[in-house]
Amino acid sequence: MSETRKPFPFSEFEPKWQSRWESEKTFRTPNPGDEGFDASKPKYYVLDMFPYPSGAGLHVGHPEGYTATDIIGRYKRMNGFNVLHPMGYDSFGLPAEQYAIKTGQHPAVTTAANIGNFRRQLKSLGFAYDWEREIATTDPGYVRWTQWIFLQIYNSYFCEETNKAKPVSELEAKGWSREQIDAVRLAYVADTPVWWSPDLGTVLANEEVEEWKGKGHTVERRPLRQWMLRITKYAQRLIDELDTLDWPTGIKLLQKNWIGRSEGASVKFQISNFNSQVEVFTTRPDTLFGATYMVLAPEHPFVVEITTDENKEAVEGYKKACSSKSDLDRTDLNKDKSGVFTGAFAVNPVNKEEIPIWIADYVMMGYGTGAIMAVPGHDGRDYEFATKFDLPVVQVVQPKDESEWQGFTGQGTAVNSGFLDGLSTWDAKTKMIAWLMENEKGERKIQFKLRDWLFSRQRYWGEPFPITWKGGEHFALPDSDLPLLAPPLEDYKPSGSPEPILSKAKDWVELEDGAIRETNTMPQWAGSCWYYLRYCDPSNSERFISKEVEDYWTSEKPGMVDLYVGGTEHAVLHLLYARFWHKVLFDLGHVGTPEPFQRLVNQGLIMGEDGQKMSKSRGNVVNPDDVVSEYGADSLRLYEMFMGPLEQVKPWQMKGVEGVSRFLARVWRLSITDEGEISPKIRDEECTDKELIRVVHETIKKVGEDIEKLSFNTAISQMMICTNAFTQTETVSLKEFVSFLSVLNPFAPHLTEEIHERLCVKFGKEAILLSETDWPKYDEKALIRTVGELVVQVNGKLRDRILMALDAPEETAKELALASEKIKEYTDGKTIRKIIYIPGKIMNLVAN
RNA sequence: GGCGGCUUGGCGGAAUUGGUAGACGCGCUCGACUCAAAAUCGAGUUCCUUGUGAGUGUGGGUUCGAUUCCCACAGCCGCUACCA
Repeated sequence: MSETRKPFPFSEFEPKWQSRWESEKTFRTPNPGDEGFDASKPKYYVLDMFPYPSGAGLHVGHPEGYTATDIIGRYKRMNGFNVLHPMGYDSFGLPAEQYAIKTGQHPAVTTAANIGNFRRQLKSLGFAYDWEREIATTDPGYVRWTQWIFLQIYNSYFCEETNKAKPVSELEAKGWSREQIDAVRLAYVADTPVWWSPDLGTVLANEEVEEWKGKGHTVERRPLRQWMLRITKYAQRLIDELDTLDWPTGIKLLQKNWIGRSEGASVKFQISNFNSQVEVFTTRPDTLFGATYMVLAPEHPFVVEITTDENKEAVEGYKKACSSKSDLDRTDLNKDKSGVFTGAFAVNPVNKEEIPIWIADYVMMGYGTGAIMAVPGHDGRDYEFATKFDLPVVQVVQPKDESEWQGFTGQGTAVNSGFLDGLSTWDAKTKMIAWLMENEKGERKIQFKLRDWLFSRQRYWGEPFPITWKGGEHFALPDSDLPLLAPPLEDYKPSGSPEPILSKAKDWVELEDGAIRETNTMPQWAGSCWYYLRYCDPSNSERFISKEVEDYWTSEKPGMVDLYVGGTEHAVLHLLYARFWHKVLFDLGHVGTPEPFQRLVNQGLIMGEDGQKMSKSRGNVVNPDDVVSEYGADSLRLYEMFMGPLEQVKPWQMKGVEGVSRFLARVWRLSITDEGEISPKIRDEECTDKELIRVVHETIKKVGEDIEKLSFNTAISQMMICTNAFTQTETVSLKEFVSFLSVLNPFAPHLTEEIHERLCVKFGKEAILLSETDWPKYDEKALIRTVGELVVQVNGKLRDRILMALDAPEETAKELALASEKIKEYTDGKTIRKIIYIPGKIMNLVAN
């Protein structure tokens, strides 16, 4: 028990090959102009989502995607591509800072230690990364360009005519004032209600709130001055250009829904006895005749103004209740509608009827105009509300069938709607919008759910903004001052006030000329928005990526990266933010493609052995280090690919690792004896076994095709079939065996390299026709089967298999089938009505 | 509530321009080797009432033939959530 005997000596040869690849720079990827660059080779850029280097190290989910891309990368390399397959670290982030708060240790120290551990683990898996291109988002040389790109965004505005970002210098030239320009910058400062977490000491993006609340942190709503990025200007392009990408439809849909485009109309309602109008957005202008009341969000600016004295107390009370409610889980409050009457009325523009104005928390200030026209006859929420508060419900749409109209939200025919009566929903919408425009009561409008991106944080471990303030105005730092690094702090504890932590460093903040530095920092997303660009040219100190290099690694397709593999958790945020930055850089002429990632594949989650999500608390976490030391890196790689389809959620099974390990051991024993000699079974002679040759060629073909399809599990099963065939024959010819090794190489690179090297020593390099760096070719002729089984069915049920020439004409096949005893049993006394014959596959006799 | 995905042996999964359901692996059973065990090798392994039987979540449909196509339903998972 003390010494476990390894089925093959992976612990000897795996480190050996890893250090050889490293010292020989086997997987170095040359750029144009570099030594060894070959312009005739096509390029292939395959990218992993780089990890956040947490203290816990790699988990088994990481190698799933990384092995997949490694196989593709190695395969493309064997097929003559110049492959870019890099790795790095998304190393800014809150956990390093939380750790610093606890221990006082500078986040840079823990981050460096964690990166060291990740690097060691990644190397132990034998990935063919070009380690000279390794980057971390916290490197000063990287931060510099993250800040530079921010300044590009800061110095741009969105030109509505061209639908593109342009430098604000163009506006300066046109004589725009400083104030006017600041109002259109793609990066701007705004006082907005944000989610502030006192114990984390930072604001959080909407989309981060749930995550941190789940971890027990408190979050409250408060207005703060923040940096925002004007991503909403790109909403339409971010939707439209999805169509040009090879992404899973589910992810495209997720992004589309997130951006949330709705078509409809804005409608202006006059407020009775006031000289102001309230604008609402509706997707159903055809139901305007059914609008029997109006609802404002409690935070709507008009609420105070229009509330009558007798309703003031109730309205104030309700508003107060709502603001504290925002801290609670609102979903719990969804069930019951609540609201209060303001005492004011609005005039429905189409029928001049006075309708009451209510406030209710089912209307959100953040979407549309923060006000709605309520059509309780044809909207579920409005109906619920109207029923509760006894408001009038009017039918304005007649469903096509006889179904109940109350709460009917579908398309139908307009009724009780004046000039719309009799029109279909679609026509009624068009006509109503025309009417609204004619009467200046509204217009066609497209509304997006997407908000501008809250880009600032109050934490320490992020990129500082390259911005200074003087006299209430912000200024960009000159490029020559970049990178601007955060000063070291004694104490990282949040102060409890929303003042950014960097403001503690007075010497750093206060500049000689009376200017002060911006003390906010960028969110973690900043670094991951452009890392795929930096990999191309990681040590360039002149530019974030040189034009020539960018040009080389860019494709003719809209997306720059050929294949991007990572988890679905980034389906919306990272992928949307990166697309946005890329488009800005594209508009400004810094990159040549409109999209960053052409083909996207999401690997499925690996669950624990118990079928539950892996987590420390459940105790079902599998550590890749343990698997490597017990079964070897090749086994881990192969198992992760053999578990099932890459994109599927699947449970870990340690027995399965043993299974693939046994397979690799069989390959080893096939060629190497217990004494470490080349097995006498491997012969340097022509193979005469046609069937064996067929299996080998079938394997070359299928594995290649399966790799292209990312269908690694079936590729592995084919290689197992091939190995089983080798095992069952007396001798294995060297040529066939080496072909097989080449095909297995991208999956199990250590084992195959080791066997290959030993074969070279024994037989001499000349004896081995195929080089290990070439993907073998298969012979179509060797794949053809001439004789095989024809399946014969009677009335669609399998009754016999008959060995015959697979290209036999129907007459011959029919004779053979009818001569079969088994078939006779089923056709006796019956008439054969029809024969379906598909040569080589099936014959179906229809008889009764 | 909305959107998306999934459902095949004891388990992971294979097979779709409709054509042998269960490839490959795990597990299990039996055998060989061994003093014995492990490892390894070989044979078997959808189920049952063993039949001209049933069978890919359930019910229906199209077809000579359906895991694959169509309709309805159920269950599970993920995301999103009063989006007007």
